[in-house]
Amino acid sequence: MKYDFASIEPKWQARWEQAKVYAAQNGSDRPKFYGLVEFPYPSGQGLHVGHPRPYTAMDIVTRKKRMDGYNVLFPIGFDAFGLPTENYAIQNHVHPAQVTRDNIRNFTRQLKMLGFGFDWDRVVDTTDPKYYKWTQWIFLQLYKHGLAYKATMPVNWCTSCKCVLANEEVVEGVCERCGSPVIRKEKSQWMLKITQYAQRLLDDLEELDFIERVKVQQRNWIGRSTGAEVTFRATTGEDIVVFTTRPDTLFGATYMVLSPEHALVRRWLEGGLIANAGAVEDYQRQAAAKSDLERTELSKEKTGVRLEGVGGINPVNGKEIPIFLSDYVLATYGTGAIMAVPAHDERDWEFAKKFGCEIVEVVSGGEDVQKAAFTAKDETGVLVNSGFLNGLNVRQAIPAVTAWLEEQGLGKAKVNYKLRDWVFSRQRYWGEPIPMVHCQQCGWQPLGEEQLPLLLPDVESYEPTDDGESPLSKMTDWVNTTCPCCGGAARRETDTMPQWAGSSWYFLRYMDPHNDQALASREALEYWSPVDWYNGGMEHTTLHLLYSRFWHKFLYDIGVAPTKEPYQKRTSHGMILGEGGEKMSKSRGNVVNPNDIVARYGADTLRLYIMFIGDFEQAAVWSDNAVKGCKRFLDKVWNLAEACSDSLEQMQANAAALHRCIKKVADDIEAMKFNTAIAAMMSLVGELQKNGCSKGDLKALLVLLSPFAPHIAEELWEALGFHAQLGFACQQGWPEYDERKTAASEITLAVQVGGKLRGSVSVAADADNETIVAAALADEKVRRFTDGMELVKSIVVPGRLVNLIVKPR
RNA sequence: GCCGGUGUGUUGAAAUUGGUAGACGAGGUGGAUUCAAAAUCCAUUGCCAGCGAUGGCGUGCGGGUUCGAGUCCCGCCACCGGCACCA
Repeated sequence: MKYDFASIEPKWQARWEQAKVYAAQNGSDRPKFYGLVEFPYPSGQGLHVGHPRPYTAMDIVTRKKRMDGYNVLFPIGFDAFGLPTENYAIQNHVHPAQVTRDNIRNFTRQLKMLGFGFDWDRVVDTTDPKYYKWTQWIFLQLYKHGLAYKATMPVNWCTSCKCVLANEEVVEGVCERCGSPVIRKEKSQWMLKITQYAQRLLDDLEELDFIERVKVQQRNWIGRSTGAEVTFRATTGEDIVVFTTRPDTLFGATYMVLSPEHALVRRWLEGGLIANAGAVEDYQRQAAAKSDLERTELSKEKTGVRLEGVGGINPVNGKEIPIFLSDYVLATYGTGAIMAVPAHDERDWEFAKKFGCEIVEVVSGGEDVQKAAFTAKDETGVLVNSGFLNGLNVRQAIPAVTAWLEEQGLGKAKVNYKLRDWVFSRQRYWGEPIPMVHCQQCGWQPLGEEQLPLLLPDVESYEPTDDGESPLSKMTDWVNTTCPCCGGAARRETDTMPQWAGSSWYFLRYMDPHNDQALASREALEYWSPVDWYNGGMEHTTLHLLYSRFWHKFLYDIGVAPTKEPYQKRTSHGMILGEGGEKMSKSRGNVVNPNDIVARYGADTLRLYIMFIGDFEQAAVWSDNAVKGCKRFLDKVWNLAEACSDSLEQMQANAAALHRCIKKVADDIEAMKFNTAIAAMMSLVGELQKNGCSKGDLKALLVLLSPFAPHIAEELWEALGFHAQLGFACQQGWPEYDERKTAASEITLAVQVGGKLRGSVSVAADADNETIVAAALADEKVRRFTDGMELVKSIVVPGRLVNLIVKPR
């Protein structure tokens, strides 16, 4: 019989599904293992070959865990709210809900076709009102705990999506989704106070088993820096608070800079205190018109304008210094104002050179500060021209001056973060409605929890509007409501939640997906939390991964989630690139469709190839040819089964190779080195072909192979009569690894002379060093290099080699 | 600029963490089978010299440590990714 994957695979998929072999058990007393992959966005294009890489990897890991006796939760769902669906709906005049249903159906079919061991009874769909009821519920809790607030501020606005974006969604000044330019727009938005969790998001990273690059990227994004706030006095009487990481350089502050949006500037302009008001207002306008992109591109050349008529007083020496306005100072970081120390900060130095400000050295130890700023922040710098700080090094001076500022009531130690609050409103239709109502009398009021879910109404047009209003705002019947507080007329919030809302807690819902009393039961949460192993894309590191850690910490604080952190372990896969090494895209025409590969070679071959393609963490280039190699391997396994002897005993000749392979595959799965695990199985099959193969040998091989290629393993397992029931998952344990079986009686050692390979010798495995050296010296090839020489030293590396050091006699 | 990663045959990549570089796969070449092709099987395949046994060279570049370096140390180069006027 030929290996007929086309009939084998659907057969087993149907049987597995019917018998629910991959269902996780709630209320079990077995140890649990929760393996998670990022749920897909069900796009219209269907699955592409990028999806199966992380899915197959976790499928292998969880199948192995099942064999090790764990009660495994390996769920899947759909992150289905979002712009592409909405845009497709607009173009084709179909309801987004209909588009979503169709796409989910297609995705489900494709995922099942690949034989993943998902628990299909636990599928979640973020657009299902039974699900987003709880997304809205979490929002209400955030609001009640003061972590959701509405604020008017300059926000990122995507000119093409016609929608605001979170900081995390702006990449190099353009929209991460569509690549259109992002401009600043003043808008009233719902915000989530993720900044309140900045320190904990940073600290708790320490104890997590996340790959290092994820930790580093999150740390950078949170961007903690320590320093001090210092209060300067304006000549007009107001306090100007600045943030600095170098309070030690306070004596060198020769001017100040405010961001163009700073509130004091507006006040001074209104009070007519600025002599050059026209020039200042011009500058403010110019700065506001710049997009993020321009602002960073123009970073080479500093711009600014001096405020004439107003100055600042340096509190440490009472000197009056000029104040400038410049957009190199950001309104959204620190206090939006800085003290400028051109001698010891490159940006200040550059600005000072252009605007002719004084440069005063206060830290010695560098080159001439008139030529370049000296920025070392360690003991190499010693304070000068700094009154009571003179003679201290920088490390000593920072606490000294901070203490002095605190004594004088002029400042205090301060920590700042780059992380900003999360802009949470979107002016689009296909998202969760925000359950808030605005009343003229009572202000913003939360909807009662009993009124959830607040359903997304049907609208005639989903088109986004140029005025920045959500399509929902046109639905007057829906918008007009009554105030939950006073009962008077009120209006609903018409913006919706961002794409990231539903995915911020979905892993909790999987634990108890049909619960209508709570987002999940306490028992389920306690049993399954935390996620033991979460694999996902690096592109989510400062988006979904950070947001969901934040939500989870909040849920922990209010007693819903039982653990501080949602995920114990995080790994990440590399991208699959098209042939030619470029990113797969429709326009390049290099997209590989998993459907085609399954049709031609079968799901098992696709799974195997995608794991064999290279290092799991590294990007890999697709090769149609190399897929064949994996198909050939499965053909060989199939033929082995037809040719194997009836003995259930494992053959002596294969014992060592087999047991080495058992260990190698188990270790490699744990380390995500799937490529070398497969290589080891390929080598083993070569051995079995050469030495002959018994049923016992094949039985062990099939167990090792089953997480990778479950269909063929199951088929052969049954064909050989190893069990009547189905499902490796349920009953088959991982084979015992017996180290003694890998030991050979005779071993071959490499022989080096002076570090160069010259030959090899076979000796008994337990031979002592003298015997080994004697055998090596007796070898004919070796003697050519040692005859007439004196043996100075010999090094024996057990089981590997012997190195003979010789010199002329 | 800062942070992280990578650099090995024709090619995707391995290398027990300092111990025989190139496992395993693809591709190539030669052969078997076939009317022929596909599929399959066998042999061979880092580079240079040699008919050959064999010898020399070889992990981005230059140094170093070591009996021994792809692996460790110092100094560079190239490419990829993230952050970026964050005071």
